[in-house]
Amino acid sequence: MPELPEVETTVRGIAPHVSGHTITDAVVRNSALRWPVPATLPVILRQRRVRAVTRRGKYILFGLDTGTLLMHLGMSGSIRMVPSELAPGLHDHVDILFDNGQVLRFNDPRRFGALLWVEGDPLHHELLTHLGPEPLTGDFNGDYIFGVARHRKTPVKSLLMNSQVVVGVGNIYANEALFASGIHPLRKANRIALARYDMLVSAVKAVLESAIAQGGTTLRDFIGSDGRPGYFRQSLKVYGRGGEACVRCRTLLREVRLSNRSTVYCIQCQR
DNA sequence: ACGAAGCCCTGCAAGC
DNA sequence: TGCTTGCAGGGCTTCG
Repeated sequence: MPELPEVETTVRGIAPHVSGHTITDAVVRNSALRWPVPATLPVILRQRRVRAVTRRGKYILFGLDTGTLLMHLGMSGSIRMVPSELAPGLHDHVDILFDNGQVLRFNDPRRFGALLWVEGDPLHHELLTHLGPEPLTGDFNGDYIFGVARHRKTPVKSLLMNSQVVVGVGNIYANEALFASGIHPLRKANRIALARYDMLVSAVKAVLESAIAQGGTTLRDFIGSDGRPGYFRQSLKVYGRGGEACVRCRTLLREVRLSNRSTVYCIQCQR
């Protein structure tokens, strides 16, 4: 399940292998992703040069000279560079072939991912234009989210996971950041003071930066491996630990469902 | 306008 | 052992 740190790590791992290179062809084996992959994709991409690979939220943007290939990994998607002679396996839905003999291979068992072609400024695309600030920039700060929360009665965890409020905070890191800042995930967003939002923002940044730093250590494995970072589990304090003891106070962690998402917290440490 | 629920999908784990 | 069932989750979409 790629969260933002994994998307960021993926972009950093892929970019050096495709930036400046020209696409020779594309192969779409299964176009039934979240939205249909354009049938004309090979025609669109052929002989186009990749200018840069960037990220907006969890969307990956391959900037070409004629437009942008917009990619989302959904829940189970991954991309990696493979040699062109490596036979595709199960769920290898799309290949993008490059002039250096390398292939960018898109794999996605659950097919929640997406691959779209966008002409013009990609940031004005319908999928991107309503996105909130990046969590690791100064635009995401206590004042900002406090302002957004002023008239919102939604649980703070829902606010945090709303991509129109801030992008890239998935379920795992929302749980972890709320625990780190001592805020109850079900607390109404408009019932939290500015100072506590300052702490929450710091916690979100810290947990994401830590994960990116750890994900970075697996960078070299991106070529030829499944690129799956092993960073989590040991560093998670609440996610996946419902019913177990709180690492701070040993109270048993409570687990509830919020908007169909697993929500774990300590009733002692989080208010 | 906001908030909550539904839905897409496959793999895995638990239960019978 | 082999089946069935339930759960996991990003985020767009629909409903209230």
